[in-house]
Amino acid sequence: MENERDNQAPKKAGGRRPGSGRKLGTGNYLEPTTVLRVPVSQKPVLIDFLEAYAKKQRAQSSRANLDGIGDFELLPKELSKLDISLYQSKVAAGFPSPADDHVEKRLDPNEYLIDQEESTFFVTIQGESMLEAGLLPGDKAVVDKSKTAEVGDIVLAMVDGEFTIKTLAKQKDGNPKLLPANSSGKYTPIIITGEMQFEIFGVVIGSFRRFK
Amino acid sequence: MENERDNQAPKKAGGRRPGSGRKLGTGNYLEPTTVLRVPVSQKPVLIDFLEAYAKKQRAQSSRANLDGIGDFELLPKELSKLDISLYQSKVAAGFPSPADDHVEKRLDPNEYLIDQEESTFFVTIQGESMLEAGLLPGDKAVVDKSKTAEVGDIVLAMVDGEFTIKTLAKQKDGNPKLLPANSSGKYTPIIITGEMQFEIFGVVIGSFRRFK
DNA sequence: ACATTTTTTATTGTTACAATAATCAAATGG
DNA sequence: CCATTTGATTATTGTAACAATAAAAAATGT
Repeated sequence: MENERDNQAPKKAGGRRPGSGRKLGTGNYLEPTTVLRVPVSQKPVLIDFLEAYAKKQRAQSSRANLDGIGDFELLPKELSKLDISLYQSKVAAGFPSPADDHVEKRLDPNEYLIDQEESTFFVTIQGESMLEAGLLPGDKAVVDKSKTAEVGDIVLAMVDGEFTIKTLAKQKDGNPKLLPANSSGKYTPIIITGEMQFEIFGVVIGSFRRFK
Repeated sequence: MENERDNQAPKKAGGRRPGSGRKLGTGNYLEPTTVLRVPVSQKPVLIDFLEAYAKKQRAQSSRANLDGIGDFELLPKELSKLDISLYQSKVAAGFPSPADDHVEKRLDPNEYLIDQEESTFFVTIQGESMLEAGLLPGDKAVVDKSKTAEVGDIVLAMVDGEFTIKTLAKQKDGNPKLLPANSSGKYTPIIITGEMQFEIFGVVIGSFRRFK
């Protein structure tokens, strides 16, 4: 029973195969991994981060064997604008996603801001009279002309041929009154009398702005 | 003779003790944990993040909630398109004519507010610390994480595990500083030191809100 | 009554494991 | 002989399991 080779068995490809098998560093991160205990609520956050990290690593490795010239680098416009790179390394750089108790929802600004497209228009805020209502010069006010204005609403009104955005209020005599939202005293309430031309064009249901 | 303890062997405290044992949620994060496999190079980074998170959780459990950040909101897969008229409120029409005469241009809030969809998300403003920058509680801040933060920008940052929206400034020593926009004195600047965990998540490029 | 010991249960870092994926060698088939 | 298939082998990876520790209350001792 020294040699069984000649014994015609359905020959399997037996024996060990040195050098075979999956190669080191062929995982998702191109580096070894370890396990870490994390709070369950943070798991999705961390997974998101790790995905971004993995993507970055893989992108870098594929770029590595391309030859050619490197990036051009310009001097920063302002030297030492801010030295935050040091801190960034302390924590996950470029954390893209929502974190901790912050629930993730999806939001479309257009849907959020506009109820009825056909009756809505925008107006650019000019003065500072509604500053304390959070309307700064340059802000775009969302005006819906189909909505009925109630006391307390911010409205776009025309008074004697002039457009204005103010808070609608009522006088004792029942006539309307337009209140600024600015306690500096620079703006005074507009008291509407019977002789004045007055029309409410719409209700300001929202606003938006760009900072940068 | 009711006492027979004298010639007994050293007694053990036997028997079961219902209700005993460590209480749930008494761990580092005050919540259950799980394990996650991570690349070894990122382990210290993640541990740092988790430490900050744990610190925040423990702090929150004791003290009440000061101003912070509300939910994160992502953009929908597909943003809606709109084309709505924009008027200038300064146009002083001498006539109570329909405002349609003063059309300036057509505007889509989504296009106006968002530069790069894939790097943008929304955050709900919580406190009044940025009141004077026109950010009221409940407002949605538009955050673009692909933009580079510069001094003077309003940024979404994380400081020791806590999110905050503040104006980015610089200390004399070059370290960053986060300034509130509220002169009431209720909010103080956040001075970043080397020991603090600090990261800028993105630049607030805009905001929007609903009034009604 | 108070301090100490014992028992119980949760936490937590690490190891183990099983399923999967990647890779090469041998076998197979033209 | 070369391309393809099959099988063996090894790394990866998510999860389960474990042991040591920590925390909390009951039981006991003084």
